[in-house]
Amino acid sequence: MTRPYSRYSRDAGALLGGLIRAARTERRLSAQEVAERAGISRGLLQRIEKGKLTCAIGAVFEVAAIVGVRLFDADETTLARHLNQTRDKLALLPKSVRKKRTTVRDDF
Amino acid sequence: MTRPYSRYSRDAGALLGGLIRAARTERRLSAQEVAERAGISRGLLQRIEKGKLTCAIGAVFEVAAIVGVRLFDADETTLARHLNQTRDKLALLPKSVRKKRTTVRDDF
DNA sequence: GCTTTATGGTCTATATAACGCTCATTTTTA
DNA sequence: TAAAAATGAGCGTTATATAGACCATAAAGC
Repeated sequence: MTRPYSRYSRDAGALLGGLIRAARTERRLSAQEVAERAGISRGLLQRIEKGKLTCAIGAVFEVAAIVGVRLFDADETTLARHLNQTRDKLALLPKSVRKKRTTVRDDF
Repeated sequence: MTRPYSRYSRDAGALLGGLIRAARTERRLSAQEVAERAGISRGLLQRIEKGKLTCAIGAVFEVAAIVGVRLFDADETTLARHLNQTRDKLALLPKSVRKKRTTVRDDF
């Protein structure tokens, strides 16, 4: 990714970071403590809370789970159910996609 | 992040990737096309759709926006509103957190 | 069935994210 | 107000994610 980010991505990142920060302070957890529990450095946690978009999504998920921020506003079991639903849906969809050849028939 | 990921993170990653993949095929967009529009390589898009947790969150957001997967089930404007709300909330919360010194008074 | 094309996987080089440390500053609490 | 602790930010090193090419395979459309 060397391109500038879209407005949507920037907002989404900032929102998620802010939610994490808010949740962490509400629960009175220090940055140090959360970082340790997530297995990341304090510096990375800072960047996550600032909404930096270059952070690994796994690190963000871990932190979010620890401070209690749920994406998809779904709990653990609901998440697993959605996961299966998506798998089923994917099984029905075509495995590869290609443009229909819009053969312009002008030979009539 | 050198630690193993939690169940929650793995599920969340797989779900998000699956949703993206499903949305992409439904819209009949090739991986090549989406990758180009997102400004990333096709290989990275593959990893995102597989739910790999080491992908940059910005890349995931960009792709999600392109294929129409909305996190926080919120559109652009709703996102901005939530963002402001979070900012306001953060302004009210303490700027730093520390454990209350539970002074065990046993000297009475 | 044949052709075309999308996808999955692997490899290498490079860019850069993450760590670990340090120091200054802010903020909380005693 | 003073002391202790959390936060913010910078920096060099290391680890690794990404790009970009490649090829093999699978799948879709004619």
